[in-house]
Amino acid sequence: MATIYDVAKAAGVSPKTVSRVINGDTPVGKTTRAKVEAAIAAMGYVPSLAARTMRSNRSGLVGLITGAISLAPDSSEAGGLPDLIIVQRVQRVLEDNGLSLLIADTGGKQERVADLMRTFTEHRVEGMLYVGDYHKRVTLPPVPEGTRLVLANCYDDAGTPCVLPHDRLCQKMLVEALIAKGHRRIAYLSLSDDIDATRLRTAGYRDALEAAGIVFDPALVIPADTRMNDPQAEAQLLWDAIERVMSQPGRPTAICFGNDRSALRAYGILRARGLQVPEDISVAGFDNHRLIAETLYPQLTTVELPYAAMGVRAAHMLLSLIKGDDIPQQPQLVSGPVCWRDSVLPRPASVNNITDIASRGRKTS
Amino acid sequence: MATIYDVAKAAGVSPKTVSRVINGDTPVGKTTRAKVEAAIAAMGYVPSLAARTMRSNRSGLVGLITGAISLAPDSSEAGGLPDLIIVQRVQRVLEDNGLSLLIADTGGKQERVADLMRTFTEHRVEGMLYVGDYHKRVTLPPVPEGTRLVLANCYDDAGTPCVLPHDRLCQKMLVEALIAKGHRRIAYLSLSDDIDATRLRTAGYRDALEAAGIVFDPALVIPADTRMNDPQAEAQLLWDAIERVMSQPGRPTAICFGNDRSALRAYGILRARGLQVPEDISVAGFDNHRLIAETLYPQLTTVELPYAAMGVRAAHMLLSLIKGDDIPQQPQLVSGPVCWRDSVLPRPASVNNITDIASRGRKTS
DNA sequence: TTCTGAAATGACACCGGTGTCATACCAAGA
DNA sequence: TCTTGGTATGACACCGGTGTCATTTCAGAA
Repeated sequence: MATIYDVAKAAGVSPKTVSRVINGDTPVGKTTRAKVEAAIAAMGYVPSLAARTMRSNRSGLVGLITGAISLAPDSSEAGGLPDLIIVQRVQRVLEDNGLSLLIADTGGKQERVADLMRTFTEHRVEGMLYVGDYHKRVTLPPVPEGTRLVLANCYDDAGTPCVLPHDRLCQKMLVEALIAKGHRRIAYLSLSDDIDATRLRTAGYRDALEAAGIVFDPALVIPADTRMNDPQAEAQLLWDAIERVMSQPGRPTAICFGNDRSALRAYGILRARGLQVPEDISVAGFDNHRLIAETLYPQLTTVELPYAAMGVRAAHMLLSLIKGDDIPQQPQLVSGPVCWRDSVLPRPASVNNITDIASRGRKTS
Repeated sequence: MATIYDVAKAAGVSPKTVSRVINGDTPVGKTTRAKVEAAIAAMGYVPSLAARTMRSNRSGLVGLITGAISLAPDSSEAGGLPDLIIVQRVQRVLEDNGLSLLIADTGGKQERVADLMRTFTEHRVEGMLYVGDYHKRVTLPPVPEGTRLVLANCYDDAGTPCVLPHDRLCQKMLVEALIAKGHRRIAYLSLSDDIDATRLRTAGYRDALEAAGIVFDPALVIPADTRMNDPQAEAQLLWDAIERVMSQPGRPTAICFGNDRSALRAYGILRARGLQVPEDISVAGFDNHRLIAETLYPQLTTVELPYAAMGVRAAHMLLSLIKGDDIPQQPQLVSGPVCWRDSVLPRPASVNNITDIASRGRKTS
């Protein structure tokens, strides 16, 4: 591979002048420039970033660690695929800023993070990103002094800068949208209750009820998803939850699910129970996983988990750190829009009144 | 950041000796080794790969280009998510071999490939991979002499080494499995007929029929998917295709779809037509997109598009090229297993006989 | 004790760029 | 014609490792 010396010799100038032509930092005479550019083109010269890195201490690299790509190590299924949208966005933002992205994967083994970070350090990355497979707390190994690190879709106790989905607001907006369509008995079959997102989203669900003056009924909220990685058992759990919630007095007119996948499952279950979506029961998901939401029949109303926006935000935060700018210390919360499709039917006011009277003996205007 | 000179000074040895301790290439006295290792640990020294690269001409980097991550540039949907499984596998294999993976994304713009390759060259990558978003022919810009390149999920006219899914064999195995369960009238609602995969899979479908002595009926094969990116229109197309195929005399007992997504759609459409899966009609997908296949109710029988295996194979081919070994010139075809689930019901022989008689006036033993 | 040769270590140049400073060049003003 | 001062270019060291070769050390044999 040609070097700057080869080019210099071919153009009859000094290596430094070639360097100047390439970088454009100092003016170069136009005849000289033409000669050099001709030589570069003729030889197909491409400068070596390794050499440049040594002098300038800027590698042009950013490292990203994720377990998202391979949650299920030995299956063909990439577990948390939507999280990859974060990776995609990060890559694009960095590229626009002249940085290349190194990607590493924990393979689900948290203990490998330290090794991966070391490799990144060997490459003298200018910054690192850590992407969580879902909204959660993480504990990262201690990083060398001066390492610039941003967390996406996760947070830690050390106060590392991070970007998180605004689960609470997203769920609130979704439930508000249902209420605006006339629904007042809204069930919430949430994710497993040991994850942060569930706590936050349940709070958002209650926020929306409260804002509308609807009394919270704990019987309508049931965790109905686990990370048990057994489709059969998961389906059973969901079946039971739907059973419970639909057999109550004052049964709901709409059900929110913890994610689009649960909603997909619910379509089959509800149908098996003889209930049509949305005529007999309205359904809403969470994530806006378009592969599911747009493909389902009827198409699924849901709220977008703002992975794309989180990726962009995280990348920009890291760029700021690299530039030496200050960045906010608080977690950055990002929310996505409600995606209105066909799985929710408006409820005429009269029906609601009847339901309200029946269930709580109270009349709403 | 500490350098090898700092370590050498702290340990009272020469930099070269520190280098030897790190690389273990030449024996080092054990007291010396202990002193050096203590110094390294104390200072948190991490060698710079940039410097090493200059001498050894080995960057430890491999570049991967994909358009898969961002087929739909301005939406939150990552279009070809399954392809990311290839990326994941490549990353893992390379990491096991001490290489780091640089990832770049065309953002769907083919003309950016040349730039991305240039960036990789600047980083002096030891090899490059190009991952197609689906099985197709590509035309890549000319690469510099000596560039090691492997294509995954795509091929070119220049005979660049490549790994491809064995669409024909996969479809054949799937249809064979259906036939083994007693089905003889099997419809095939394929992908758009302008893509390679459709031609190959249709051939595989015919292979299976032929092997079983079943006469091919062109009326049963209809392209029913386009890349029009309009869920409404796509659903309509699929609806019409199902309509056509199900209203024929001698209507099929099973339908194969071009991918799991179409099958997911079909569940809703078939239900809307009053047909139960699998009691009234058996359904099979293609891809083994587990998010869909395992979540659907009933779970979807499908065949696995071997993305994971392709990633592994492609990575190993590149490693061979880097080591200087010869690799096969022919495209490497990889197939995946049939994934048997609940959407296909065995047909008792008698029913088939009747169907055969009715549709073709011929009796099968 | 002296010699011998392998093992351990060091000196030094080099990889391919860039930062710093010196120098050559050239047009305008005295 | 001789300064003057800005512009264009070059010389050289340096970034942080490693390859090459020379030198030192020391155990075991003569």
